[in-house]
Amino acid sequence: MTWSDARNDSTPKPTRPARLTYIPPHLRKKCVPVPNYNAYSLPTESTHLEFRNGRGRGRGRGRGRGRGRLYQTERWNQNQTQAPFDISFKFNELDVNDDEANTESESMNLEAYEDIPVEASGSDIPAPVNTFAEIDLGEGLNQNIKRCNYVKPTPIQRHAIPIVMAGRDLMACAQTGSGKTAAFCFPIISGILNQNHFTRPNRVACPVALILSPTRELSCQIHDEAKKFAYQTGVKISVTYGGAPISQQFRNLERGVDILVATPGRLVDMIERSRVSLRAIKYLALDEADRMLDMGFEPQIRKIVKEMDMPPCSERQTMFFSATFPSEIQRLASDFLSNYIFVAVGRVGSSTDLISQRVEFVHDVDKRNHLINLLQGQRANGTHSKNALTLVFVETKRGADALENWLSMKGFPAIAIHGDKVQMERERALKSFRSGSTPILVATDVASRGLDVPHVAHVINFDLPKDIDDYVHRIGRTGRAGNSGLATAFFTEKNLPLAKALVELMQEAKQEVPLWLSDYAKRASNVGGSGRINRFGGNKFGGYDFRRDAQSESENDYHSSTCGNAAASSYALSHAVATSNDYAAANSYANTGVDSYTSGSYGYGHNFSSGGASGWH
DNA sequence: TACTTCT
Repeated sequence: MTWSDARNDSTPKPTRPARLTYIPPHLRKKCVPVPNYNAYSLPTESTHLEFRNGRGRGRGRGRGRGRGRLYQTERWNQNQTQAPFDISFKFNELDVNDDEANTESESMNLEAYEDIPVEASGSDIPAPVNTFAEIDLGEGLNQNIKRCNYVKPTPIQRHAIPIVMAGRDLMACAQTGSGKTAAFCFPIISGILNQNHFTRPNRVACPVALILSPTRELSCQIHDEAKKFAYQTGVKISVTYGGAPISQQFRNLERGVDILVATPGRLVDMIERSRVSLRAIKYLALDEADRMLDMGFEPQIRKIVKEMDMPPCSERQTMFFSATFPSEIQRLASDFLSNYIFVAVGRVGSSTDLISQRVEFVHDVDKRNHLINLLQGQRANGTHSKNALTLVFVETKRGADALENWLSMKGFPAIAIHGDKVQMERERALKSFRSGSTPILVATDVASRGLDVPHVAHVINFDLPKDIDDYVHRIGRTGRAGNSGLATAFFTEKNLPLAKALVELMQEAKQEVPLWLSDYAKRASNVGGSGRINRFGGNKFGGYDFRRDAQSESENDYHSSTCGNAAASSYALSHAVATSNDYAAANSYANTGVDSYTSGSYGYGHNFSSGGASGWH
């Protein structure tokens, strides 16, 4: 059942004015695209379920077969997010209509769910659920789930929610837009409701849950979404981030906060001013967790988690979510987790199958003209309007401003977003882009992760990122919720180090790779460089370079390799030298009692170079 | 090196 179906079906029915009660402002006017997860059509190819919940090596389903056969796609109904809709309208409609929606959907889409590759590793993994009803989330939350039109849990929700409800720590790889936010919000809200963990208004805010994200805009987005989920439950959610007046945020916090969404800098500030204490934290969730633990953020995260007053691992639940999870970051992450379960969900939602990836060789001096040509072509096609937004990524903040000016000069309405703009300008830019009044957004990586902007038809990598993970996140801004998308990259001589990883990624996504790019990729690997030199360049992973050589180039299964890494990360990574087989041994040791990732040959090469980056997690 | 992230 699609959004438009729901709407049509309900029209002949009497509406219930009694239910048209107060709708809070945040639910009134917003055009929130809520993917109807119920609307999967059957995947285009036969697929298999990779989830293994067995207790011994031999018991998992699908073990040892289907490696590399991980190209499944769920295609969401194209109608579901075509038209922005008013969520308050939907809330009321669904009050009338949801029973019917429920029945119909369940019979329709079970098969599609079974087809999504999911892998989990860890000990005593709670079984996934097929419906929200199977989990006792509580009445208030159930109501909101219906109101949001989440008829059926997405794969990441199916797996993550029972895990978190069971009190376990979690590291989850699932693409943004696949219901990741809900996957950590539902169990948190439910836990607060069930265990009566409510906090009281206090001069020092003592939230029970902390959700951290790497950018202010993403924190706002999570906050908005969490508020929908907690609507009328009494669970109080607040957000704090830099660049906005702190006094207003103080006042919000003083009213009491159960769940605090924050960016790290402002949170530290709040804690140091004794306006926030983490002593009551029961839940810690990191969104875009790999970003949060890389060089720029890791010290702050470490400070927040280890050096403030947050309870230790054993007294809280910790959840890490991201679409990409390079293994060395997994190793770092394991520092903050205890006995965690690793879950990787294949191509949920915005699959890169739905994103046509193009790479064009362009000389630096020609980039601007090339861009203008592309945009002119788009304009001629009519794919240049409110419903076909173009997101242009550049390397630097100055470059973003320069390109914004250039485009405006050339008659293309563009606006830039980057970290040198004041917060008001940033928000204005995003809003203007979202609404379509400025259909071209020129952005730095501030906009590369997590942001859910409907109708982004084209992502242009004017400057390619250094890291393939960033590429994955950037192109993931299009092709969302079953819509197709286009991603064009301008490749210059400078991007040579990215060639190999880019080719691998494109091949995985069944994209046509230009011959010249394959040649570049081969050259790069012959030089001994390849994408991963760049990935682990600098001092980030200097001491562990040996692992790049302990890989089999033949392995193509990103899932199992990533999971293998996850399982091995806390145990095996300190080995001085290890071959694939050593990891295999360490892995099965680490996973005693758990179905492990067999086969003895892990794709460490792919995983370390681009496996975690593949974006299918 | 640039990009995020507090005044």
